[in-house]
Amino acid sequence: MVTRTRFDDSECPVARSVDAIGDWWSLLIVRDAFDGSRRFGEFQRSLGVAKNILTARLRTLVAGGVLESVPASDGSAYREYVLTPKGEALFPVIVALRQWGEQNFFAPGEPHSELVDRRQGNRLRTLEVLSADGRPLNPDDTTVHKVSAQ
Amino acid sequence: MVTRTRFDDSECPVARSVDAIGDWWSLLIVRDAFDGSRRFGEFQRSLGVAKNILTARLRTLVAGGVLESVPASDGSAYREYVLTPKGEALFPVIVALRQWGEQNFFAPGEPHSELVDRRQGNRLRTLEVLSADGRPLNPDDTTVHKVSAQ
DNA sequence: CTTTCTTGGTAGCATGTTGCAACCGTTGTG
DNA sequence: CACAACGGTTGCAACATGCTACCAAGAAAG
Repeated sequence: MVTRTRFDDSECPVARSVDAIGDWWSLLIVRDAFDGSRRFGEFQRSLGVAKNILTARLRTLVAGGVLESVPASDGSAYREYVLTPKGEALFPVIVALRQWGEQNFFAPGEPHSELVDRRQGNRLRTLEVLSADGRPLNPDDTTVHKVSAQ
Repeated sequence: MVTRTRFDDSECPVARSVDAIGDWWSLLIVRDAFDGSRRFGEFQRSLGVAKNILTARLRTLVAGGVLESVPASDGSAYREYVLTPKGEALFPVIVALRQWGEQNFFAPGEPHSELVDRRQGNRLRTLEVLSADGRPLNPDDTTVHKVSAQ
């Protein structure tokens, strides 16, 4: 078989995450979910994705525990897709991607969407990787350990 | 044409980021780069990816300004791939994905690799999304604004 | 210097995945 | 009841992925 390579049994957490959400559409679906989209049609219009692809992605995300299919909140017979706690935990990932995009793919003054603190309308603080005692860490300040079975 | 949909002209920074690194291999290549891999063969052995795919991905990452091709550091005639500043700026993204994976895809006690503070060997602090004045923010505490051209 | 091994690819093929358009049953609306 | 909107499914063509074989340049051994 020539199936896509899977990383779901890797011992690296990054690999398992990528396996779950590392395709072109999944992260954007999750982004839209954070932004309030719930219905199939909302995702479809917002993303411009083909319906069969969206169907497949939603199914994978539900199977992976990122989204959950629940009865529609407006009382209609349709269903909605909402983030599970596991899906909500992707918030820092989305914010990190957003900040990286803002800082590297937009000319100064170029229009873009922006995530703001709802209470005050301010931009968010830039994410920082911190040590256990709160020092900011650069990539060079870190190293990868193997944690064996206990 | 039935080419892959591109997001590089989206006004959403998340979409542009996904366009640059949102495929199955790119993020893992970047992860390995953070972990010290520099040579074609290192990436290939570490990832188990087909060489033609790796060639294509490295080329895209170099074209996208995430990696840079430089003369080998050991004086040989080969070349190496190192992170640019733009690539290094992906550090919070990788850390966020790693923490999400650790917390959601591993049973307690299951072996996994772990990123630690080099100086003290401790685990890192969990990434937090903060408001401008330092309050921790949940997804519901934020909203998306449009910033028009200035 | 010549043989051999390593490195870093390319080429071709089979299969999988994506995008598109057409279609369709169910649900909501006038 | 008629008609539109919703949420898909199906079939097809094009593209991407994975695999294997191959290959040229560089390094290493003798």
